[in-house]
Amino acid sequence: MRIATWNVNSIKQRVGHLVAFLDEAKPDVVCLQELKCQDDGFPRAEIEAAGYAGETLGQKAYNGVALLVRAPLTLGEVRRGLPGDENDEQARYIEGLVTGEGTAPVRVASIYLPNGNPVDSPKYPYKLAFMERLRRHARDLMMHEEAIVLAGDYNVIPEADDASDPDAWRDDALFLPRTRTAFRALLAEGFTEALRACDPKPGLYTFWDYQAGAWNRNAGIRIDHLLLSPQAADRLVSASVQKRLRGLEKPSDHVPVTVELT
DNA sequence: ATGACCTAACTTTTAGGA
Repeated sequence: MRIATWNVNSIKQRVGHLVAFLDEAKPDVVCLQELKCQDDGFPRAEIEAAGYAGETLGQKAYNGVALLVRAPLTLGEVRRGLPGDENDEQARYIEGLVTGEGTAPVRVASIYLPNGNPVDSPKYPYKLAFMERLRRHARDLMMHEEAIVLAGDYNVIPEADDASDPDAWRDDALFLPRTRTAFRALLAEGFTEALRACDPKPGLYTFWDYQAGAWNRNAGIRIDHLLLSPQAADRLVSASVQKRLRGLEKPSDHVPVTVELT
């Protein structure tokens, strides 16, 4: 089973690239982030024509996440939003159970973790609180001893090797010690970070800013991750970054990351 | 050396991103 995560930075702007990616890579499951539209604006017809069914959690203008599954796989037990804050209006979490004839089930989440900048604003405590809610929910999921993949844009640079210029990120919400500690606390619930496990070399990036010629200078960071429960990690075959998509016309600033499970 | 972008929205400027 092939599972991909991609922050598309507006699904309406990126549906052409998405359908091309679906046709070429044929992922079984796709986790999307930053839809930037409401559920009724999601380009369902084009995606269904490509052979995929989807569940979305959208909101106006900002955020928004989705799960796509390739027929004949099906998506059940869909959860929208993380437990722990009934007042949270931001569309940043959707989860479901992917099943199919002759396929071992996998529980998959699409996560758009808050950016958290500026650090001296309420946005940073919101980020840390979201990470703690995610950790607690992940701990609850672990009790079921299932194959779980928590995938998405974590807005966390885990290590200095995951940035071309780590000093530039020293005081940023994506790289502050508290942020990285919270990410390690999530991993410590028993998750394996798939790309790191498969390809531990430095300089593997998933995001290049639109500004300052970041792509041409390869001034990237690695912030999109797939976290595997032990039952999923046992099935891990490979992980890869679809770097080529950053070089297309009108690209997202993120590229897809894909894992292959048996 | 410096500056350099993109998206959505009650749009001609702002908020948000990272």
